[in-house]
Amino acid sequence: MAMAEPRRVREPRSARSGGRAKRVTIADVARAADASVSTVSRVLNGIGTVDPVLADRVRLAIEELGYRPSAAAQGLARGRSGSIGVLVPDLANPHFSDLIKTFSASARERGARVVVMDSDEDPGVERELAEELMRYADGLLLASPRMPRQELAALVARGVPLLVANRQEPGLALTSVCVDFYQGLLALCGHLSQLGHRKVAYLAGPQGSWANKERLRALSGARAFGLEVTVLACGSTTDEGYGAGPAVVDSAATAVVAYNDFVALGLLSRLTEMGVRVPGELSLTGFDEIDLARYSSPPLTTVAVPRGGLGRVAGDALARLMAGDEGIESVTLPVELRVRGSSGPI
Amino acid sequence: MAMAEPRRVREPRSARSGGRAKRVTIADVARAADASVSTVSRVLNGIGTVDPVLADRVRLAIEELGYRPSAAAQGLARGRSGSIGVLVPDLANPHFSDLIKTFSASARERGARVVVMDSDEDPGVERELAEELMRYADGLLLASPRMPRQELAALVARGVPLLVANRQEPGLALTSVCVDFYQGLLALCGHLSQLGHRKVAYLAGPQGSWANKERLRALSGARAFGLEVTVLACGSTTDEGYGAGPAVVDSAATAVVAYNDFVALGLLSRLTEMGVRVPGELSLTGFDEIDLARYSSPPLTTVAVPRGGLGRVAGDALARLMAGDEGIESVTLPVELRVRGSSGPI
DNA sequence: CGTCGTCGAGAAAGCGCTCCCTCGGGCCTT
DNA sequence: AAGGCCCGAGGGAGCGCTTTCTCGACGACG
Repeated sequence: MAMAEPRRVREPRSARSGGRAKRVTIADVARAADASVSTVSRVLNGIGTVDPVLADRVRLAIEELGYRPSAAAQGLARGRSGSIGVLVPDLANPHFSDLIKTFSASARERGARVVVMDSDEDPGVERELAEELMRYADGLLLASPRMPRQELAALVARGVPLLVANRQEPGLALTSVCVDFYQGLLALCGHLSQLGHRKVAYLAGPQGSWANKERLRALSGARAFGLEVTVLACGSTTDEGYGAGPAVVDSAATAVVAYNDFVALGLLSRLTEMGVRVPGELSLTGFDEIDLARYSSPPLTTVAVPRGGLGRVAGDALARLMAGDEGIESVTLPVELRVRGSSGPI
Repeated sequence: MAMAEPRRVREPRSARSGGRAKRVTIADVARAADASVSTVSRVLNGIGTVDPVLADRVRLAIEELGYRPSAAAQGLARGRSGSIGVLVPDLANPHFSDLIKTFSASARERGARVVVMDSDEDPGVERELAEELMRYADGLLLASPRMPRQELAALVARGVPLLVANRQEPGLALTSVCVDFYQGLLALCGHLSQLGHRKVAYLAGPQGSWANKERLRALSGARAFGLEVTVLACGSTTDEGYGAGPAVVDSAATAVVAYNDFVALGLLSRLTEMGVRVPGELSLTGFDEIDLARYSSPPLTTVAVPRGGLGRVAGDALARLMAGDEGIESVTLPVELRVRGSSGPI
């Protein structure tokens, strides 16, 4: 019969999809170097022993063809993607961009890449984004997750190596890396108390944030210093700090503990406008020590947190988790009080 | 013969690798739903028509098994990863974290994820990182790349959809999205000139940065305003601005144009320390309008750049590029002068 | 001189998914 | 009533790589 042609009729994809430059594959390299695919793979991964001459031929072919292995194919064959997912509440917040910066540097040293997602401060989408990240990554870093405990638990149950930054959830068997907000705020309170302050206003941070909870916990511990604390709802931005000016003045406090440096700087600006002298009439403290804290007038008393440190420690911890190291302990990083001009005696 | 056993002896991977929870695959779902793999795939992707009853059974099975498609396998089969690579010089710089934030939001709307890399202000590694990103991504955004023109060209030649932010390279057939630094600085110069300033000092930004080049270009154009400009090497950080204080005073200029707001704020702090009144003795301007610019004393005259806008426009442009839309035009985004208290009449 | 061990290299089986193609059955047309 | 269509569903060939496993050649050893 004349129709003894093979059953497979469709053209290969490269020909179909309209002449785009077709991908150079490992097979192309093998052909060019007159070697087998396996050999090319071995050269690529430095595995086993390959005759130096052959290896050089392969490397040459790779160079000439401009070959780059497909990440997807490698991922599929190896069973891991070589990527790590990071979920943050707000990429624009320097606290988190610092974290990502050092974390991804650390990941890079281990040969991994970082896929970033931003929940936009919406705890409702965190779960979904985290699950999505799991599809792409071999491990996950959740930075300051605000999601309910139960959802965190569900994520842990997925079996993907998971590390949490700045949140603790006792009884959940999750490894965490945290900044010691509690001790930091305690130090701040001690400092203010020593200066003679008794009535203190606290400009609270975001609802549901562990960082804020820890500060509040320290504040109630601060009764020991003889401080009387008024909590004022505020937030985490400069604008919110600026807006809190009048409320602060009304509170009749002699010192203000702001949620963070942004809030403090915003408030400082408002106070200056209002003609309230700092620290003459009112002492002011921040938290997190952003770069600009030293450069305000007066310079801001604040608490320095290990900025790069968090990312690096997180990188190490997650790497060990991913290596199957089960018993990783949670870490709490120490902070440091920075006394500057914005706080003074009563 | 007794040895008529099949040739394949090795156990499946799941059994080998020590009892880790083995991945749920599409085949498992198909089995559970008593459907074919193709059908599950169709339900998953909403392609073609599937009997509603069957589809529900499939969805149920997916739910019960907690199935999530493997990104690697999808990527390999589809020929695209669904990820977009972004390379920035410094993740900790709010300019870039803002960009990434809006860009990734835009990517997410299109169903794509973002893989981020940070060159740490080292132009030498940009090329390598960009090539690495290409393995993982279907498209690339290079933010303010400092790499030599030639390397940029090589990257373009790779054939991966490429978008550049804040850099132009005439003749290179690359699409770019830029902020109009030139007009911004011109506006600043006009403003200062109008206030009666003649001697102006410019605190220059990073070497090789296009943003800095554009500012310098505007500065030489500013001769038209009758300005005499002294260029002082500086940088892009608050610290560097602070350090430039003495040099600025020595320059005998009556106005200082800082590379950006950080530099300006650092300088402002130093000037305050030195007892130089702003704007009484010296006018000061920044660039980029960071949040804190409004809150310094005096508030900073600066130029507002479209922060989120850049990311969004870049997202759109890259999406079109990736869709095969060849003739995408480069875009230059307008800026806005913000006159505040730090600049005044001579 | 024969045999075992070693080492380098190739063949091929997946990895989990997409998507083209084929097939079967119900419905409409003539 | 017979043929043609259309539509829903399954089969199976890749996608590009890793990783056994197998094989051939060669040197060493008894």
